[in-house]
Amino acid sequence: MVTIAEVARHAGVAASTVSYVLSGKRSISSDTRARVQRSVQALGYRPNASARALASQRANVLALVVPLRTGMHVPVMMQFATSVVTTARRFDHDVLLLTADEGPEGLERVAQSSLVDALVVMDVELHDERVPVLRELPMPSVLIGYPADADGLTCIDLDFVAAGAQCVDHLADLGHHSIALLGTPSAVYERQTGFAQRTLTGFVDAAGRRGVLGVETPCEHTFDAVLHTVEQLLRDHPGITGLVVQNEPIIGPLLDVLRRLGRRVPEDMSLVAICADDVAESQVPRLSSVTIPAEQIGLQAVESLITKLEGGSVPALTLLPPGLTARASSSQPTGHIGSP
Amino acid sequence: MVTIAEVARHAGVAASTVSYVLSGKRSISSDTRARVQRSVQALGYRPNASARALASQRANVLALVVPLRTGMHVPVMMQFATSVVTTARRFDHDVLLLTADEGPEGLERVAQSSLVDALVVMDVELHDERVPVLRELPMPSVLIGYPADADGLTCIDLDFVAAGAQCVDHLADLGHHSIALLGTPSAVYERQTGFAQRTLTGFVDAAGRRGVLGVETPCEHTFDAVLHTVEQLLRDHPGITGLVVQNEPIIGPLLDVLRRLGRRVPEDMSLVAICADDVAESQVPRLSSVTIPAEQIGLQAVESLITKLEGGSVPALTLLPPGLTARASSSQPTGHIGSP
DNA sequence: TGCCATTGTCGAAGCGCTTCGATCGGACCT
DNA sequence: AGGTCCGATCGAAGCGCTTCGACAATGGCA
Repeated sequence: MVTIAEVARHAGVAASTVSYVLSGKRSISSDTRARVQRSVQALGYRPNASARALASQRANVLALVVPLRTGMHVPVMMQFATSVVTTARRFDHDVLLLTADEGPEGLERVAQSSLVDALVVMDVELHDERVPVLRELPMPSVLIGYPADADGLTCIDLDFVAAGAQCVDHLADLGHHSIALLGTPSAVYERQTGFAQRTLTGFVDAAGRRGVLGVETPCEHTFDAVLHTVEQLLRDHPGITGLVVQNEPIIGPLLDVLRRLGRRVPEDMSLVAICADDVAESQVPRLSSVTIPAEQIGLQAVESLITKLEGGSVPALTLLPPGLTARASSSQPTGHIGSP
Repeated sequence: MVTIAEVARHAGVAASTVSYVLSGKRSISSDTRARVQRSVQALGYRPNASARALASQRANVLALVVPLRTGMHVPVMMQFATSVVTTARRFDHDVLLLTADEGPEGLERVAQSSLVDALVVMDVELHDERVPVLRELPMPSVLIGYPADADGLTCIDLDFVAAGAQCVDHLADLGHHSIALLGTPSAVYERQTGFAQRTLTGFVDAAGRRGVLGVETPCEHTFDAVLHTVEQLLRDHPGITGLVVQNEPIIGPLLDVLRRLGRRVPEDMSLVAICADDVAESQVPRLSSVTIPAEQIGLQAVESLITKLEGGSVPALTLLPPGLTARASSSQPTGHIGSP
């Protein structure tokens, strides 16, 4: 491996000069600069990451903590991760991958050993045990999602309250009077994952505001659960003509179930999903949906982190506004119930 | 941050002694060892990762290169990644996440800067431009999948030839005489991804060996493509009673299409999929399938890498035997065509 | 012409750890 | 009693880089 000393010798300058050429932290005559750069090229020099980190107290590595739990939709997570890595690279950083099962102790480990110099933590729960740890850590972090007590933390998330409301508004605007929210498995609500509860809040509030009937029910991932849940729902509230779905894995089964029950989409039942665009696009019919802006969230998270690393300040909470795309699965209510 | 010097002072020993206690590389009296360990605890000492890496020439970090391309099934990839991270941690290593779009240059970057000390590369193509780079790199690597010329490399993969054959055997054993392979999108074949071609080889060979008709067709991911492909298939070969599917995203649509065409599963059409178990389990009916042992592959990959790092030798090519689980989607052929 | 800034470069001092060789007592053997 | 060996510990030398202060050399200005 080529060292900075060899480059210096090759270029006929001091090692520190090479360093300054590379970092640009002091002015260097364009003559010397060119000579050094030629030597770097010629020798194929790459600074040693550990030496650099040790001397500069900066590893140029971010930790990314991904969840590994049931009920999370994997492709969306992967989008986050990809976006984080890509953005980090734009700022000349790399990404260390941690799984949530290392727990708070894992965060302390990578932080206190200076393996990384900042953290991105995904899938934060309302009462997350990692939150107090993050607060004490001697380095910046950004949460995706947000806990009940977000004091002193930086959080970024989709505005799920607004998303829930937007779905209701969309259906209400089309003329629906009775709608239901088909939510995540009840385990997700029980462990107090913020996004599920916030969507529910937005849904309920908006239904009240618009004067429409809004009922909600959790739903597990199996086909039978979907069938049973929908049957129950339609039995209890036969007037329902609109469905909001926040539960990616059941979208396929749900369409099956509606078909099996003889409900056409959108003629007999309008559907709005909260899911990734490509999922919405690949259904038959294509689904009206509020997209999860995974890419934008990842980008935003890394940008905030870099800003904090550079001593800048960022908003404590960034809520991205939801965007609803109307596709083929929602229309005015028609048919036997309601006005033609 | 606490340094080793402070621990040494606190315990009344030399810094090198603390180091030896921590690494166990020289014998230390149990008295001294206990005293040092108490000091480590008391001060909450964590060795600085960069300093350690610089001095020992070992970062204790593995690179994981994940693909980001169309046609890859994301949840399976995530299983790989998780398994790699978990196993790496068992061996006291961390994982740096790279995306394939950094290309060969990205591998050189992390390797030559000593950011990592070994690499796991996923989704290797038959003629992968990263392969020559990996061969030259001054550190061990393991490929998941394998290229045409695997000389000097370590590769691990599911034995897709055997998997393709096993599907044919399963259906032939049940009494089917005409079967089809519904494969990946044609782009996947065209870019010479090994697993698709090998499955095809196994399928064709086994069909020949068993004396059954075996036809194959690629299939894109859209619903319309599935519909069109299946219709075409059944028009050209009306006697087909068994389907092998290697294309996770189309499994849902395929079941829809068969329903729409009035073919019951398994009564009129038997199905065997090559996919993750949870996907097979969550369909209606539950699918007979050859599982992709993602977890085992990730584990194996990391274990091989660690062995190589320690100077051991490992087999150049490890092919994991496929395992077929018969579920509700395959049965003896019945009905109008063939013998009752 | 002399003085002060400015610019460009150098040398040396670390960053926090690992590891090599050396040292110092015992214990053991003869 | 002397010699030998081994276990336990220490000190010092790096690992390859960044960064600080120092110092020529240059140019502008009085």
